[in-house]
Amino acid sequence: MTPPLAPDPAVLRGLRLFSGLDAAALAEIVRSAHTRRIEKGTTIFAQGDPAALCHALIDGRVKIVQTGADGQQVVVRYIGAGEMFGTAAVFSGGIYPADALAMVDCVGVHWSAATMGELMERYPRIALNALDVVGRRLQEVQTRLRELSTERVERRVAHALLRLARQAGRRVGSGVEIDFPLSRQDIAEMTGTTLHTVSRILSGWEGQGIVEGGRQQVTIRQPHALVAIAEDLPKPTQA
Amino acid sequence: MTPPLAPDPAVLRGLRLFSGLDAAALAEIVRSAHTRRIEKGTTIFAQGDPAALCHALIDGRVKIVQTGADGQQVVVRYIGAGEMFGTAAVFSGGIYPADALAMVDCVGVHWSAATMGELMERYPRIALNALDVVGRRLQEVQTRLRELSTERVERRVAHALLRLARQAGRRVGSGVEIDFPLSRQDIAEMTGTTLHTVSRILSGWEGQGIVEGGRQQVTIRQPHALVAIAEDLPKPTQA
DNA sequence: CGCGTGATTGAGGACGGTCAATAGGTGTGG
DNA sequence: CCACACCTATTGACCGTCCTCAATCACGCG
Repeated sequence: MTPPLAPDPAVLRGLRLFSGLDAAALAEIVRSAHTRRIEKGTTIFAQGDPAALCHALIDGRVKIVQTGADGQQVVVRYIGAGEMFGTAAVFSGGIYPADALAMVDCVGVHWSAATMGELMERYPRIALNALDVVGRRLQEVQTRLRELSTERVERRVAHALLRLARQAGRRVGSGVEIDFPLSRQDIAEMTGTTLHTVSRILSGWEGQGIVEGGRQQVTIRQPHALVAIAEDLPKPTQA
Repeated sequence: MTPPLAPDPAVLRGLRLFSGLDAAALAEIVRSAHTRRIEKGTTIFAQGDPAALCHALIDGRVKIVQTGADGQQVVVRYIGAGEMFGTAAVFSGGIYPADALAMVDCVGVHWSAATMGELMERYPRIALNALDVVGRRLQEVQTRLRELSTERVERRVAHALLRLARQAGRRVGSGVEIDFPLSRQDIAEMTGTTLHTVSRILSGWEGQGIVEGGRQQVTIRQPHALVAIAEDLPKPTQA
């Protein structure tokens, strides 16, 4: 095993899961945590596996993907630094309902299901925080469900990019760049379409100067124009 | 005539939210609960309202509907007896993200957000149970998201009917009947299509003797045939 | 008996999926 | 250092599913 990285209490305190806890509790949490490096491409857990660990991400980017019986894949969400993942499964059925894939080299931390259960019993605040986080994700997925049901592909792609920009956007000279490798296929799996359609849409937007594409890379140059598309506004003559 | 108002502790004990609690805790929960009759058609809470109450259903059927900016509606889920609703919102953001509509005359029970918060702090088990329930719903919605992304309309309608049959099915002579008024429009809003397409599909199935339709009413006569469609099996010659 | 809500059914067309071919980048090995 | 292989992206042509528009019908209710 690699030598345990120094788990930074400051980072853990930043996790919403542990907000509102006192120093003693945080110290105990840090003591019981296991930190490790995760190489790009690693499958952290697989769909169908028993949910034995609660995970959180210190650094990097993780993709949560659900696969159907026929092999069709859907990106459930992207996890960034400071977010937990795989935790809901531990307390709801005990089976991971999706794969977790490291998109870049990551630093992760985890607790065993038993340990986290004890922590939650002793510090109910953690359970309430978890409820908060899971509830927000439920709302977000419900919103995506509505978008997928009622909106056309172009609007959905616009929404997806805006969501990504909020979660993983990095300001650069020419706009906001998604700071991890993101293929057309990935965007297609987020929006319920094909990579072909995504490619066509992005090409169109690139022609209008709204975005700038690259290999596994997207930069948003005119966020407001994207918002106009996402909200189906009449025509952004100017803004 | 109105249904009898039954503030039955036994029913509350049946709620997954309160499973595993001792008699004293249950007594306290019952004492702090408010029970009431809810007339068919009542909006129990509305999208955008501050989430002030945690609800559970003793009897009846409630539809949770999310509305988009353009007025497009999506059925998020149906709530049956023994299920909680509106609770996740109380602990995640404090705003109801959807409307709750009584489809039939119901008996409901609720607690104030503050009361439920105290109960959860005192009995962490409740918070863990809530996490369990919300986690399962998250998984369910994620699965629907995948279906909506990757499956054709017919399969989605089949899945929706099977889910409804499991949640609200009543065995009758000719098969399994959905035990509450369910319009083609409702099914369309569950599956991301139009009532026209749903009507066409059900007509087709009725011709094959798979289902039996009526006004705001559906009975499944050959569940296995529906499963075959939902799972996209080659061709159910017979079974 | 007329009205309203929900359901059915038809015709036409478009959005976007499928098939197919090509081009551009990246990394690797000779 | 170049060449090749592989992966990703682009773009075109075709066409099928399903949405849209529209008319009619059935049922229940006042």
